[in-house]
Amino acid sequence: MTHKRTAAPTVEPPAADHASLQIGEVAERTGVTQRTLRFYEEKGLLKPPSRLDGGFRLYSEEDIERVEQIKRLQSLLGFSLSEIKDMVEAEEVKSQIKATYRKDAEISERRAKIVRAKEVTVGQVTVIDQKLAALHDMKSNLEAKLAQYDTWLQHLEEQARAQTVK
Amino acid sequence: MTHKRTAAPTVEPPAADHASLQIGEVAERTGVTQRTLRFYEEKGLLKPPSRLDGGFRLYSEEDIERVEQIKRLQSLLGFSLSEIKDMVEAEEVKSQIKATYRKDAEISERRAKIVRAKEVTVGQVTVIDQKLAALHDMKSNLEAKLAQYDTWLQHLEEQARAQTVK
DNA sequence: CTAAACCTTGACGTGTACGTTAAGGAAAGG
DNA sequence: CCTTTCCTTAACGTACACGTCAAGGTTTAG
Repeated sequence: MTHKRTAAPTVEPPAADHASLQIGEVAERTGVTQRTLRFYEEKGLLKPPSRLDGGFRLYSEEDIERVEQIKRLQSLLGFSLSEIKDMVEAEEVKSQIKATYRKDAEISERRAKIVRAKEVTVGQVTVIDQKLAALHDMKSNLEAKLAQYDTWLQHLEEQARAQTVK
Repeated sequence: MTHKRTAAPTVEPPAADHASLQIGEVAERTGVTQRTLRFYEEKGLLKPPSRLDGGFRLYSEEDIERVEQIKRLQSLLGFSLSEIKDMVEAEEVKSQIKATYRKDAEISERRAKIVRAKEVTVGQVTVIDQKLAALHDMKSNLEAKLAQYDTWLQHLEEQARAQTVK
Protein backbone atom coordinates (compact mmCIF):
# COMPACT_ATOMS: atom_id res chain seq x y z
CA MET A 1 0.00 0.00 0.00
CA THR A 2 2.41 2.66 -1.17
CA HIS A 3 -0.14 5.07 -2.49
CA LYS A 4 -3.84 5.34 -2.01
CA ARG A 5 -6.12 7.32 -4.21
CA THR A 6 -8.62 9.51 -2.49
CA ALA A 7 -11.67 11.11 -4.05
CA ALA A 8 -10.76 12.01 -7.61
CA PRO A 9 -13.43 14.04 -9.44
CA THR A 10 -11.69 14.20 -12.77
CA VAL A 11 -14.46 14.42 -15.32
CA GLU A 12 -18.26 13.97 -15.60
CA PRO A 13 -20.50 16.46 -13.85
CA PRO A 14 -18.20 19.20 -12.56
CA ALA A 15 -20.75 19.09 -9.75
CA ALA A 16 -18.63 21.02 -7.31
CA ASP A 17 -20.92 20.08 -4.44
CA HIS A 18 -20.66 16.75 -2.52
CA ALA A 19 -17.54 14.64 -2.75
CA SER A 20 -17.59 11.62 -5.00
CA LEU A 21 -16.24 8.40 -3.61
CA GLN A 22 -14.96 5.34 -5.40
CA ILE A 23 -16.39 1.95 -4.67
CA GLY A 24 -13.55 0.92 -2.37
CA GLU A 25 -14.11 3.86 -0.04
CA VAL A 26 -17.83 3.26 0.03
CA ALA A 27 -17.31 -0.41 0.75
CA GLU A 28 -14.96 0.37 3.61
CA ARG A 29 -17.19 3.02 5.13
CA THR A 30 -20.40 1.01 4.90
CA GLY A 31 -18.91 -2.34 5.81
CA VAL A 32 -20.26 -4.13 2.75
CA THR A 33 -18.14 -5.54 -0.07
CA GLN A 34 -17.68 -3.99 -3.49
CA ARG A 35 -19.47 -6.98 -4.93
CA THR A 36 -22.46 -6.17 -2.76
CA LEU A 37 -22.53 -2.58 -3.98
CA ARG A 38 -22.50 -3.70 -7.60
CA PHE A 39 -25.11 -6.30 -6.77
CA TYR A 40 -27.39 -3.69 -5.21
CA GLU A 41 -26.99 -1.55 -8.29
CA GLU A 42 -27.83 -4.52 -10.49
CA LYS A 43 -30.96 -5.15 -8.43
CA GLY A 44 -32.07 -1.54 -8.54
CA LEU A 45 -31.47 -0.82 -4.88
CA LEU A 46 -28.88 1.81 -5.71
CA LYS A 47 -29.29 4.10 -8.68
CA PRO A 48 -26.42 3.72 -11.13
CA PRO A 49 -23.77 6.10 -9.84
CA SER A 50 -21.89 8.51 -12.05
CA ARG A 51 -18.65 7.30 -13.56
CA LEU A 52 -15.11 8.51 -13.77
CA ASP A 53 -14.00 8.59 -17.42
CA GLY A 54 -12.13 5.35 -16.82
CA GLY A 55 -15.46 3.79 -15.97
CA PHE A 56 -14.94 3.76 -12.19
CA ARG A 57 -18.07 4.29 -10.16
CA LEU A 58 -18.43 7.55 -8.22
CA TYR A 59 -20.76 7.49 -5.24
CA SER A 60 -22.18 10.32 -3.17
CA GLU A 61 -22.73 10.62 0.57
CA GLU A 62 -26.38 10.05 -0.13
CA ASP A 63 -25.52 6.65 -1.56
CA ILE A 64 -23.70 5.77 1.63
CA GLU A 65 -26.73 6.66 3.68
CA ARG A 66 -28.86 4.49 1.47
CA VAL A 67 -26.55 1.52 1.85
CA GLU A 68 -26.68 1.93 5.61
CA GLN A 69 -30.44 2.06 5.49
CA ILE A 70 -30.52 -1.10 3.41
CA LYS A 71 -28.32 -2.87 5.93
CA ARG A 72 -30.58 -1.82 8.79
CA LEU A 73 -33.72 -2.92 7.02
CA GLN A 74 -32.14 -6.21 6.13
CA SER A 75 -30.27 -7.35 9.20
CA LEU A 76 -32.33 -5.79 11.94
CA LEU A 77 -35.75 -6.19 10.49
CA GLY A 78 -35.44 -9.09 8.10
CA PHE A 79 -36.77 -7.49 4.97
CA SER A 80 -35.82 -9.10 1.67
CA LEU A 81 -34.00 -7.05 -0.92
CA SER A 82 -37.09 -6.91 -3.11
CA GLU A 83 -39.13 -5.53 -0.22
CA ILE A 84 -36.40 -3.02 0.45
CA LYS A 85 -36.42 -2.10 -3.21
CA ASP A 86 -40.10 -1.24 -2.95
CA MET A 87 -39.41 1.00 0.02
CA VAL A 88 -36.50 2.64 -1.71
CA GLU A 89 -38.65 3.32 -4.75
CA ALA A 90 -41.21 4.95 -2.50
CA GLU A 91 -38.36 7.15 -1.29
CA GLU A 92 -37.59 8.02 -4.89
CA VAL A 93 -41.13 9.22 -5.34
CA LYS A 94 -40.48 11.77 -2.65
CA SER A 95 -37.50 13.33 -4.43
CA GLN A 96 -39.39 13.03 -7.67
CA ILE A 97 -42.25 14.98 -6.23
CA LYS A 98 -39.91 17.62 -4.94
CA ALA A 99 -38.39 17.89 -8.40
CA THR A 100 -41.78 18.17 -10.10
CA TYR A 101 -43.04 20.53 -7.46
CA ARG A 102 -42.07 23.78 -9.14
CA LYS A 103 -42.44 22.53 -12.68
CA ASP A 104 -46.05 23.02 -13.61
CA ALA A 105 -47.22 19.48 -13.97
CA GLU A 106 -50.92 18.77 -13.89
CA ILE A 107 -52.17 19.36 -10.39
CA SER A 108 -54.23 16.18 -10.51
CA GLU A 109 -51.14 14.26 -11.62
CA ARG A 110 -49.12 15.57 -8.72
CA ARG A 111 -51.96 14.82 -6.35
CA ALA A 112 -52.16 11.25 -7.60
CA LYS A 113 -48.46 10.79 -7.14
CA ILE A 114 -48.54 12.03 -3.57
CA VAL A 115 -51.59 9.96 -2.74
CA ARG A 116 -49.81 6.89 -4.06
CA ALA A 117 -46.72 7.64 -2.00
CA LYS A 118 -48.94 8.06 1.04
CA GLU A 119 -50.53 4.68 0.46
CA VAL A 120 -47.17 2.98 0.24
CA THR A 121 -46.00 4.71 3.38
CA VAL A 122 -49.13 3.79 5.30
CA GLY A 123 -48.57 0.20 4.28
CA GLN A 124 -45.06 0.35 5.61
CA VAL A 125 -46.26 1.73 8.92
CA THR A 126 -48.73 -1.12 9.16
CA VAL A 127 -46.01 -3.68 8.63
CA ILE A 128 -43.85 -1.99 11.23
CA ASP A 129 -46.71 -1.94 13.72
CA GLN A 130 -47.15 -5.67 13.26
CA LYS A 131 -43.50 -6.26 13.90
CA LEU A 132 -43.57 -3.96 16.92
CA ALA A 133 -46.50 -5.87 18.36
CA ALA A 134 -44.78 -9.20 17.78
CA LEU A 135 -41.59 -7.93 19.40
CA HIS A 136 -43.39 -6.54 22.44
CA ASP A 137 -45.09 -9.88 22.78
CA MET A 138 -41.82 -11.74 22.68
CA LYS A 139 -40.26 -9.35 25.13
CA SER A 140 -43.04 -9.91 27.63
CA ASN A 141 -42.57 -13.63 27.36
CA LEU A 142 -38.85 -13.37 27.84
CA GLU A 143 -39.24 -11.10 30.83
CA ALA A 144 -41.68 -13.54 32.38
CA LYS A 145 -39.06 -16.21 31.89
CA LEU A 146 -36.44 -14.05 33.54
CA ALA A 147 -38.70 -13.55 36.52
CA GLN A 148 -39.21 -17.28 36.70
CA TYR A 149 -35.48 -17.92 36.63
CA ASP A 150 -34.97 -15.43 39.43
CA THR A 151 -37.59 -17.17 41.52
CA TRP A 152 -35.81 -20.46 41.02
CA LEU A 153 -32.50 -18.95 41.95
CA GLN A 154 -34.05 -17.55 45.12
CA HIS A 155 -35.33 -21.01 46.08
CA LEU A 156 -31.91 -22.49 45.49
CA GLU A 157 -30.36 -19.80 47.70
CA GLU A 158 -32.76 -20.70 50.48
CA GLN A 159 -32.00 -24.39 50.15
CA ALA A 160 -28.30 -23.66 50.23
CA ARG A 161 -28.73 -21.56 53.38
CA ALA A 162 -30.75 -24.30 55.01
CA GLN A 163 -28.01 -26.82 54.36
CA THR A 164 -25.28 -24.52 55.61
CA VAL A 165 -27.10 -23.74 58.82
CA LYS A 166 -27.82 -27.40 59.47
CA MET B 1 -60.96 -37.67 -0.99
CA THR B 2 -63.30 -40.47 -0.01
CA HIS B 3 -61.81 -41.16 3.38
CA LYS B 4 -59.55 -39.11 5.56
CA ARG B 5 -57.64 -40.53 8.47
CA THR B 6 -57.84 -38.60 11.68
CA ALA B 7 -55.61 -38.99 14.70
CA ALA B 8 -54.78 -42.69 14.99
CA PRO B 9 -52.83 -43.56 18.16
CA THR B 10 -52.34 -47.23 17.39
CA VAL B 11 -49.11 -48.17 19.11
CA GLU B 12 -46.08 -46.56 20.78
CA PRO B 13 -46.60 -44.72 24.06
CA PRO B 14 -50.21 -45.40 24.99
CA ALA B 15 -49.88 -41.83 26.21
CA ALA B 16 -53.54 -41.26 26.78
CA ASP B 17 -52.99 -37.52 27.16
CA HIS B 18 -52.72 -35.09 24.23
CA ALA B 19 -53.79 -36.13 20.77
CA SER B 20 -51.12 -37.12 18.29
CA LEU B 21 -51.34 -35.69 14.82
CA GLN B 22 -49.86 -36.92 11.59
CA ILE B 23 -47.67 -34.71 9.49
CA GLY B 24 -50.45 -33.87 7.03
CA GLU B 25 -52.67 -32.44 9.75
CA VAL B 26 -49.83 -30.46 11.25
CA ALA B 27 -48.88 -29.08 7.86
CA GLU B 28 -52.43 -28.01 7.19
CA ARG B 29 -52.93 -26.41 10.58
CA THR B 30 -49.62 -24.55 10.61
CA GLY B 31 -49.59 -23.57 6.97
CA VAL B 32 -46.16 -25.00 6.26
CA THR B 33 -45.46 -27.98 4.00
CA GLN B 34 -44.68 -31.50 5.14
CA ARG B 35 -41.25 -31.05 3.62
CA THR B 36 -40.69 -28.06 5.86
CA LEU B 37 -41.66 -30.01 8.97
CA ARG B 38 -39.21 -32.78 8.09
CA PHE B 39 -36.62 -30.14 7.29
CA TYR B 40 -37.06 -28.48 10.68
CA GLU B 41 -36.67 -31.85 12.35
CA GLU B 42 -33.50 -32.49 10.36
CA LYS B 43 -32.15 -29.13 11.45
CA GLY B 44 -32.97 -29.71 15.11
CA LEU B 45 -35.71 -27.10 15.29
CA LEU B 46 -38.29 -29.74 16.11
CA LYS B 47 -37.46 -32.67 18.33
CA PRO B 48 -37.95 -35.96 16.51
CA PRO B 49 -41.61 -36.78 17.06
CA SER B 50 -42.84 -40.18 18.12
CA ARG B 51 -43.77 -42.61 15.38
CA LEU B 52 -46.68 -44.80 14.49
CA ASP B 53 -45.52 -48.40 14.03
CA GLY B 54 -45.65 -47.87 10.30
CA GLY B 55 -43.08 -45.15 10.72
CA PHE B 56 -45.47 -42.21 10.37
CA ARG B 57 -44.61 -39.18 12.47
CA LEU B 58 -46.90 -38.31 15.38
CA TYR B 59 -46.87 -34.70 16.52
CA SER B 60 -48.29 -33.08 19.62
CA GLU B 61 -50.09 -29.78 20.07
CA GLU B 62 -46.88 -28.51 21.58
CA ASP B 63 -45.14 -29.15 18.28
CA ILE B 64 -47.74 -27.08 16.49
CA GLU B 65 -47.13 -24.19 18.83
CA ARG B 66 -43.45 -24.45 18.21
CA VAL B 67 -43.90 -24.38 14.46
CA GLU B 68 -46.03 -21.29 14.78
CA GLN B 69 -43.39 -19.66 16.93
CA ILE B 70 -40.75 -20.50 14.36
CA LYS B 71 -42.83 -18.91 11.62
CA ARG B 72 -43.29 -15.75 13.66
CA LEU B 73 -39.61 -15.45 14.48
CA GLN B 74 -38.73 -16.03 10.88
CA SER B 75 -41.17 -14.01 8.84
CA LEU B 76 -41.94 -11.17 11.18
CA LEU B 77 -38.57 -10.68 12.77
CA GLY B 78 -36.15 -12.03 10.22
CA PHE B 79 -34.27 -14.50 12.37
CA SER B 80 -32.40 -17.26 10.58
CA LEU B 81 -33.21 -20.87 11.36
CA SER B 82 -29.92 -21.28 13.21
CA GLU B 83 -30.72 -18.29 15.40
CA ILE B 84 -34.15 -19.71 16.02
CA LYS B 85 -32.57 -23.01 16.88
CA ASP B 86 -30.53 -21.33 19.59
CA MET B 87 -33.67 -19.78 21.04
CA VAL B 88 -35.52 -23.05 20.88
CA GLU B 89 -32.68 -24.76 22.67
CA ALA B 90 -32.85 -22.14 25.38
CA GLU B 91 -36.51 -23.05 25.68
CA GLU B 92 -35.51 -26.68 26.07
CA VAL B 93 -33.33 -25.73 29.00
CA LYS B 94 -36.42 -24.48 30.73
CA SER B 95 -38.25 -27.78 30.49
CA GLN B 96 -35.05 -29.55 31.33
CA ILE B 97 -34.72 -27.52 34.49
CA LYS B 98 -38.29 -28.26 35.42
CA ALA B 99 -37.57 -31.96 34.92
CA THR B 100 -34.43 -31.87 37.01
CA TYR B 101 -36.05 -29.71 39.59
CA ARG B 102 -37.33 -32.44 41.90
CA LYS B 103 -34.56 -34.91 41.13
CA ASP B 104 -31.75 -34.15 43.54
CA ALA B 105 -29.09 -32.91 41.16
CA GLU B 106 -26.23 -30.90 42.56
CA ILE B 107 -27.56 -27.55 43.66
CA SER B 108 -24.60 -25.80 42.07
CA GLU B 109 -25.26 -27.64 38.82
CA ARG B 110 -28.86 -26.56 38.79
CA ARG B 111 -27.83 -23.01 39.60
CA ALA B 112 -25.35 -22.97 36.73
CA LYS B 113 -27.98 -24.22 34.33
CA ILE B 114 -30.43 -21.54 35.34
CA VAL B 115 -27.79 -18.83 35.22
CA ARG B 116 -26.90 -19.93 31.70
CA ALA B 117 -30.53 -19.87 30.62
CA LYS B 118 -30.82 -16.39 32.10
CA GLU B 119 -27.84 -15.19 30.13
CA VAL B 120 -29.27 -16.48 26.89
CA THR B 121 -32.60 -14.86 27.64
CA VAL B 122 -31.03 -11.54 28.52
CA GLY B 123 -29.19 -11.65 25.22
CA GLN B 124 -32.44 -12.23 23.41
CA VAL B 125 -34.03 -9.27 25.15
CA THR B 126 -31.11 -7.11 24.09
CA VAL B 127 -31.54 -8.13 20.47
CA ILE B 128 -35.23 -7.42 20.67
CA ASP B 129 -34.62 -4.00 22.21
CA GLN B 130 -32.33 -3.14 19.32
CA LYS B 131 -34.96 -4.14 16.84
CA LEU B 132 -37.60 -2.21 18.74
CA ALA B 133 -35.44 0.90 18.68
CA ALA B 134 -34.80 0.55 14.97
CA LEU B 135 -38.48 0.06 14.28
CA HIS B 136 -39.52 3.08 16.35
CA ASP B 137 -36.98 5.08 14.46
CA MET B 138 -38.34 3.98 11.11
CA LYS B 139 -41.86 4.64 12.23
CA SER B 140 -41.01 8.21 13.21
CA ASN B 141 -39.45 8.78 9.84
CA LEU B 142 -42.44 7.38 8.04
CA GLU B 143 -44.84 9.46 10.08
CA ALA B 144 -42.84 12.58 9.32
CA LYS B 145 -43.15 11.67 5.67
CA LEU B 146 -46.88 11.24 6.01
CA ALA B 147 -47.16 14.66 7.58
CA GLN B 148 -45.14 16.09 4.71
CA TYR B 149 -47.42 14.46 2.15
CA ASP B 150 -50.45 15.89 3.90
CA THR B 151 -48.94 19.36 3.82
CA TRP B 152 -48.36 19.04 0.11
CA LEU B 153 -51.88 17.84 -0.48
CA GLN B 154 -53.17 20.84 1.46
CA HIS B 155 -51.18 23.17 -0.76
CA LEU B 156 -52.55 21.52 -3.85
CA GLU B 157 -56.08 21.91 -2.51
CA GLU B 158 -55.50 25.61 -2.04
CA GLN B 159 -54.09 25.98 -5.52
CA ALA B 160 -57.05 24.15 -6.96
CA ARG B 161 -59.44 26.40 -5.07
CA ALA B 162 -57.64 29.49 -6.29
CA GLN B 163 -57.95 28.34 -9.89
CA THR B 164 -61.61 27.51 -9.53
CA VAL B 165 -62.44 30.87 -7.99
CA LYS B 166 -60.54 32.74 -10.67
C1' DC C 1 7.43 4.07 -18.22
C1' DT C 2 6.55 0.79 -14.75
C1' DA C 3 4.74 -1.15 -10.73
C1' DA C 4 1.27 -1.02 -7.27
C1' DA C 5 -3.21 -0.15 -6.11
C1' DC C 6 -7.62 0.28 -7.80
C1' DC C 7 -11.09 -0.56 -10.74
C1' DT C 8 -14.11 -3.12 -14.64
C1' DT C 9 -17.27 -6.99 -16.34
C1' DG C 10 -18.31 -11.69 -16.47
C1' DA C 11 -18.88 -16.31 -14.72
C1' DC C 12 -19.05 -19.81 -11.56
C1' DG C 13 -19.42 -21.20 -6.45
C1' DT C 14 -21.78 -21.20 -1.77
C1' DG C 15 -25.08 -21.34 2.20
C1' DT C 16 -29.88 -21.00 3.46
C1' DA C 17 -34.48 -22.57 3.20
C1' DC C 18 -36.97 -24.91 1.34
C1' DG C 19 -39.76 -27.11 -3.48
C1' DT C 20 -40.25 -30.99 -6.39
C1' DT C 21 -40.23 -35.33 -8.34
C1' DA C 22 -39.23 -40.40 -7.70
C1' DA C 23 -40.08 -44.97 -5.90
C1' DG C 24 -42.27 -47.39 -2.75
C1' DG C 25 -44.41 -48.87 1.95
C1' DA C 26 -48.65 -48.32 5.32
C1' DA C 27 -53.58 -47.41 6.68
C1' DA C 28 -58.36 -47.20 6.16
C1' DG C 29 -63.02 -47.50 3.08
C1' DG C 30 -65.60 -50.61 0.44
C1' DC D 1 -58.22 -57.93 -1.30
C1' DC D 2 -57.89 -53.75 -3.71
C1' DT D 3 -57.81 -48.99 -4.33
C1' DT D 4 -57.15 -44.53 -2.53
C1' DT D 5 -54.96 -41.63 0.43
C1' DC D 6 -51.29 -40.79 3.34
C1' DC D 7 -46.97 -41.49 4.53
C1' DT D 8 -41.61 -42.79 4.09
C1' DT D 9 -36.62 -41.66 2.55
C1' DA D 10 -33.56 -40.02 -1.01
C1' DA D 11 -32.03 -37.02 -4.29
C1' DC D 12 -32.04 -33.31 -7.31
C1' DG D 13 -33.73 -28.37 -8.28
C1' DT D 14 -34.43 -23.39 -7.05
C1' DA D 15 -34.51 -18.39 -5.41
C1' DC D 16 -32.02 -15.25 -2.76
C1' DA D 17 -27.84 -12.86 -1.41
C1' DC D 18 -24.01 -12.59 -2.08
C1' DG D 19 -18.45 -14.72 -2.32
C1' DT D 20 -14.73 -15.80 -5.23
C1' DC D 21 -11.85 -16.13 -8.95
C1' DA D 22 -10.45 -14.72 -13.81
C1' DA D 23 -8.79 -11.56 -17.25
C1' DG D 24 -7.98 -7.25 -18.17
C1' DG D 25 -8.28 -1.85 -18.19
C1' DT D 26 -7.14 2.72 -15.25
C1' DT D 27 -4.72 5.72 -12.18
C1' DT D 28 -0.96 7.55 -9.74
C1' DA D 29 3.63 7.47 -7.19
C1' DG D 30 8.31 7.18 -8.31
